[in-house]
Amino acid sequence: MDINLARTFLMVAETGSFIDAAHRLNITQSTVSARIKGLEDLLGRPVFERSKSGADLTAAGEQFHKHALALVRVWQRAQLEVSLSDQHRDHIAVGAPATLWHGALLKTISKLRTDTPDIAISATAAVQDVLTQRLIEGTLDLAMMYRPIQPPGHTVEHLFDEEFVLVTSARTAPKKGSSDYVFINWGSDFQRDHAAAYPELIKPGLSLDLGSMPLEYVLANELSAYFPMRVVKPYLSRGRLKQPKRARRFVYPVYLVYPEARDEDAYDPILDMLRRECGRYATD
Amino acid sequence: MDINLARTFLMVAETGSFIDAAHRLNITQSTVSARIKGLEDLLGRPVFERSKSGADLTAAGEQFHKHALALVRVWQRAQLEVSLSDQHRDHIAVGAPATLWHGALLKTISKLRTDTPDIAISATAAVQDVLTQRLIEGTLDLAMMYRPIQPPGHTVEHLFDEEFVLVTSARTAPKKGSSDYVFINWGSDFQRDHAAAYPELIKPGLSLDLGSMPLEYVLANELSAYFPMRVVKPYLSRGRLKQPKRARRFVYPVYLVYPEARDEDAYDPILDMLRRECGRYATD
DNA sequence: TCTATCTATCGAAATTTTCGATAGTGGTCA
DNA sequence: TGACCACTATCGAAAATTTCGATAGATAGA
Repeated sequence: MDINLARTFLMVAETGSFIDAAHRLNITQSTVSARIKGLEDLLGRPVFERSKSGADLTAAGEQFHKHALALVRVWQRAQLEVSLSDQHRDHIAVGAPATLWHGALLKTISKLRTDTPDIAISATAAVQDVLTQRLIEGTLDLAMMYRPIQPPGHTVEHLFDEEFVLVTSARTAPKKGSSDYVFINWGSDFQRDHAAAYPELIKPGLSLDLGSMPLEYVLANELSAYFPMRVVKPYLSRGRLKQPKRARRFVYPVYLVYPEARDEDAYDPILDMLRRECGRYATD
Repeated sequence: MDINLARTFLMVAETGSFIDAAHRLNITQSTVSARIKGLEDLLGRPVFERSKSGADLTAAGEQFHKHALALVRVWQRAQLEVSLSDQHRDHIAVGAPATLWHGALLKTISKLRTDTPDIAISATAAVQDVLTQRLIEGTLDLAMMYRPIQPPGHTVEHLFDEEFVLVTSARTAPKKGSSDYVFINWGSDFQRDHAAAYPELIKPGLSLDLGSMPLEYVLANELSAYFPMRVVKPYLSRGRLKQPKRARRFVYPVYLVYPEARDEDAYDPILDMLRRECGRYATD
């Protein structure tokens, strides 16, 4: 797959014509035709509907359009960034799902600021797949996450187990499948197990991927949703939230993920702080 | 640029050797050598340091590594999704930076659930670049964001102007440059203007990209940071936060971004709700 | 100094891409 | 209905690129 196939595709999509695309790209119409045919062979589907009036995108073509843009963009970005690759990175980037930022991780960040004021820190809340991706590509130095797919070249270290419980702010007991249930995206493991436990809720009416926002939303709207026990415990104690009887619980181990090849002087103080802070969450 | 150059690069990076990569890829060592040389010609820099013991990534090579992964992944994803392009999408994905989820947008989501219970909604809080990217690749249907780079094929519609103000929870007035200041990532425009206004704070000790978490963090830790006035107004009224004298304010227009080619029956009710809800934020 | 092991280069062969010419298709108009 | 027009598809040839096998070059270790 050559990027030029994507560029040719995009030009035909833009002009609506093989001939016009050929003019813009300084190649012949038969070259455009051959390239689009080659692309269609690779994808296994036609991307244009040809006619006397030119070429229109098929459904597959419309689907491919964004990928073609992405391919061109990734390659352009690669060329740019490689040319700037001598720049030095002097900060540490830490990431975790929004849930895990409650408590220990944020406290550790605070302590790090105090103890090592010359190291800049950037903190990111994102979903697990994004975190894994950024670890792989090197834009994240350390992550805390639920059971990760082990990124190549990284150590995965168990910290504690996180329990997800169903809670509701409604005054009457909610029924599963009713519109007061909100699915919150706690990661792919949760999504899978949740789908297995509640097959009828595979497609809830509302799903949220909003960091810490969901708790406020659930509290304000008499909804029910799954949350980590660690987070909702104070609200349960105060009666703001209730646990419905006989709801499934999900338990997921939480891990630290960091590079095998690392500057131990920089990493070890952080890792040690996190191990200590998370000690309190150890169960049984 | 052929994806096979990226694949070859990744295999050499993984094995540390042209010969081993050749074996794994079922090509000859000279083909590997030629491909890597071709890649280096395109990038304008060497990506491997060759030696008798094999090949190690250069700084440019390390930089290129994530792009190579991205290229391979985008192409794989393209092939998969094109093959599923007949599937019907029956939900709407909405995205905004965490800040903008406060208020109107979340209320609109609630109303939508009530008015159109058969349409599934997924809501995502993410930074602007991610939102733009997802609009382009079609995994987001509608976004609310500060001044976006106009994604191709999308309409950008102005809603209201958002004012960012510096607030502090500290009892004594904070000094810029001191360790009680936290930089919160409100997007690239804010980053740029903030850097221009406070050049000495280009690299703050702590920067957060944590959705709505930062307000709680600032309140709990006697820190200062920029927030939208809309969000902090209640805290200012209650005295929980103060506005330091003579701090810069930043004002950014907020826009809706949605596809030009769209099912208006599906979109227009949502757009109208949002226009009404945001009417209250109109300034002057 | 010799050997081993790796990458780089060479020339030839194989494969792919591009071109110009022309076939094929289908819509429009008299 | 036939001619004309405008577009894409295909063909065969030429050009360009890629791959291979052989071997040169570089370097570390014994």
